[in-house]
Formats: sequence, structure tokens, C-alpha cells
Amino acid sequence: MPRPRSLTPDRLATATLTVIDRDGLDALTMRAVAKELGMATMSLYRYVTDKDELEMLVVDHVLSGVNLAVPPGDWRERITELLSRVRKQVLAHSAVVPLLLRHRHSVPSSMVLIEATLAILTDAGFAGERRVIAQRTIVAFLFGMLQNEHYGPLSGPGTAVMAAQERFPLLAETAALARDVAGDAEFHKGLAVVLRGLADG
Amino acid sequence: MPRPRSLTPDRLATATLTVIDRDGLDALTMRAVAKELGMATMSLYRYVTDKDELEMLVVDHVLSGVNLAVPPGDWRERITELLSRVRKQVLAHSAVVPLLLRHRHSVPSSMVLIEATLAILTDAGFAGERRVIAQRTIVAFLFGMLQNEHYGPLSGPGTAVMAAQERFPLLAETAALARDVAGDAEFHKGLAVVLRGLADG
DNA sequence: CTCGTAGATGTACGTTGTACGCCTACGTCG
DNA sequence: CGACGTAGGCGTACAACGTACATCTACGAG
Repeated sequence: MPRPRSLTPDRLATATLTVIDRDGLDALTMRAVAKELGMATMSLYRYVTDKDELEMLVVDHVLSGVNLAVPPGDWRERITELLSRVRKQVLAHSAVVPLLLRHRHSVPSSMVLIEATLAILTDAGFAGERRVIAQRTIVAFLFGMLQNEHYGPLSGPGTAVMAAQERFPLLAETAALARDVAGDAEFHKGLAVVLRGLADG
Repeated sequence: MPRPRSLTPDRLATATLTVIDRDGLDALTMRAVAKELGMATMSLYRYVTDKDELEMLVVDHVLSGVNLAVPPGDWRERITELLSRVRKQVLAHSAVVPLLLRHRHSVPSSMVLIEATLAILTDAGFAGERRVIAQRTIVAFLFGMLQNEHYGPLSGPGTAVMAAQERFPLLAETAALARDVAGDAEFHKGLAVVLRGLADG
């Protein structure tokens, strides 16, 4: 009846994502988002109950950008395609990774994502507890790997430090090798391991 | 020469962990830790440069509690034993999980843990890039699964919500099944999948 | 006993999330 | 077409946080 809303959840999520992408996660404050939208800080609270809900909006927005319609084919290729799309979408906004890890269980789009994964698995003959384990293992790998890539990329300084550790010879040797492994290759080869294990189970 | 230090890093980490275990992660403030130690807030800064370093101290302390001397035997059993110990140790302080995810790449004890894993893998004949992938995949699984268990345990309310989703039939069916899967079983069966995939590679 | 050094502390400031109360613009109804 | 009630928008204010800074103090070495 009264004054209409001037913001959509999507617009709010987009503005928040803009702030994060431009200035980093530390710069994500209610004041910064409000300024980005050209409105007063407290006005945001007409749309979210607190900052956590704003963060969930962003996470949901990012995950919603993934195209879930993977072409038919071998189930392993389909899972690989789906997860690659998620990874690509996430890496396009890498500063949101910490938020993703925290809120992925609470956003609607993650249910959509899980349903898509389960559809592929079901098509491939997975059922019952075996499907539960498959689903959870795949998701654990996906987000574990995103975490690896975000906090400790093989090409990053951490690997260099490890390569110089005389106290840990295997670590040093492995880290030296790892510096030449691209993130893409790491992800796909790791995923291949998981999928092979699923196929043989 | 002058006044000796009254705190060891270990004592600082223990006090911090006490606060976290007792009052939760939100209650982790410099003031709370100082009170726990019976000293002034600013005194902590003689031992850490900022709060992040305090958090790393805790993470390192927790991971250091893992006994890395796994008995000889089949490499898959050895990896399973090692990861189970890490998991057990972490679940004994489950409120630190978010800190663990954030800081695990920056603490010394994680290098020790990686070295131990690499030793088992090397014994089993893993080498070169294959060992790099194996290591990273195992770690991704471990922390991805801990994340799963912490933020969205199969026995938790999230699963109940999913089981009631009419819009997502597969999700609902799978979630209903999942409620009966214990965390232990989930972890071990998922790990078995990963290890099988590694063996066949 | 004295002294220099580094540990311990108290105060204070800037930043954050957000509770609260007021003002205002709009859709609806007379 | 005008008055009204409702919900959106906003400004102020506050408590809690991390931590910079200046000061005081207790100890080991001489």
C-alpha cells in the first residue's frame, strides 16, 4: 500500500559484489554497500536483517550464475563440466571465497546445484547411501579444492616457502614440482581421481 | 636482560582455545583472552602482532596435537588412520573449524602434516606430479569434509529442510536417506572413494 | 645497589554493526 | 481529487571491537 521498494535483492547483491570485487572482502561494510547504492546505511536493513543475510545474498547470487544445463553424455564428463562451471564462476569473484565457504549451506542456489548433481548421479545408476556419499564427497572436493586454490595456490608464495624447507625433504621436493602445476590441471586431475573412485565403488 | 616473559606461545594458545571452546568463536576477542589469562588486553601484543596471529597460534596448537606416527601397513589404511586422527582432533574443538579453514596454510604444523602424508604416499610408490595431485586432493577432501560436517552435518537441521523440499525431488529423497548416515561413516566412505581413485590412477 | 631494557598496563581513538525514533512518499479509499 | 495510514528511508547514537601510544615497572646484569 505505501511507498514501494526501491531495491531488489538482486540489485543489492550486485552492488555488494561490486564492492567486494573492487575493494576486497575487508572493505565489505554496511556503509560501503549503502554508499555504492547511493542510499543511507540504515536503509539496507529494510532488505536484510543483518550483515550475514547480506553475505548470503552475495553467495546466492554468485552460485545462481552457474548454468546447470549440462549436455547429456558420460556422467563423469557431465559432473566435470558442472563443477568446472562452478569453479569458473567462483574464481571470477575470488574474494567471495571465504563467504562462499561460510554460507554455501544456507543459500537456495546450493540446493539447486545439489539437485543438478544428484540428477546426473541418479542417471548414472547411483542410489541409496551410495548416492549420498557420492554427493557429499564431490561437494567436499569442490569446496576443499576452491579453498586450496584461494588460500594456498600452487603457484603462490606458500609453495615457494615450502620448496625451501630443508627440514621437510619430501615437502620441499613436492613443492618444487608443484610450482609448475596450473590450477586448472590440479583441479581436473584431482576431480578425475574422485570420479574414478566413485566409478569403481 | 630485563623482565622475563610470563607467557609461552603454548600457554597463550591454550587460553585462547579455552575461550573458544567455552564461549564460541564469536566470543574470541583480545579482551576475553586477556581476561582468561588474568592480564591486561594490550599485554597480549607483546606475544602476537595482531589478532590474526593469535588465531594462527590456536590453529597450529590444535593441529600439533595430532600424533603423526602411524603404524606401518597398507598405505590406504595409513592415510585413513592419519586423517581420522586429524578429524578427531578437530572435532574435539569444533568451534575452531572456521579458523582452521582460514589459517591452515600459514601454520607450521600443517607442513609437518603434509610431510607425514607425503611420506606415506612416497612409500606407496607415488612420485612426481601424481604425488602432488594425490596430496592436494587428499587435503581438499579432508578439509572439505570437515567443512561439510561443521556447517551442514547430515544429522543437522539443514538436512531436515532439504528432505522437505518438494521442488527438488532427488534432493528430498537423498536428504531423507542421509539423516541416518553418521558423520563417521560419511567421512570414512568418502575417503575410501578418494583412495580407490588414487590407487587406480 | 644501580641502571637499562623490555614486559605490562591504562587510556584513548577510529571503525564497525545496528537499535531506535522520526520524517516522508506513496497507493488506496472516500 | 484530497486525506490517511503504512512502510520505506534516514540521522543519530551507542556498545563492542582491534589496536596505537605513552607510561610505568620489575627484573637481570654490572
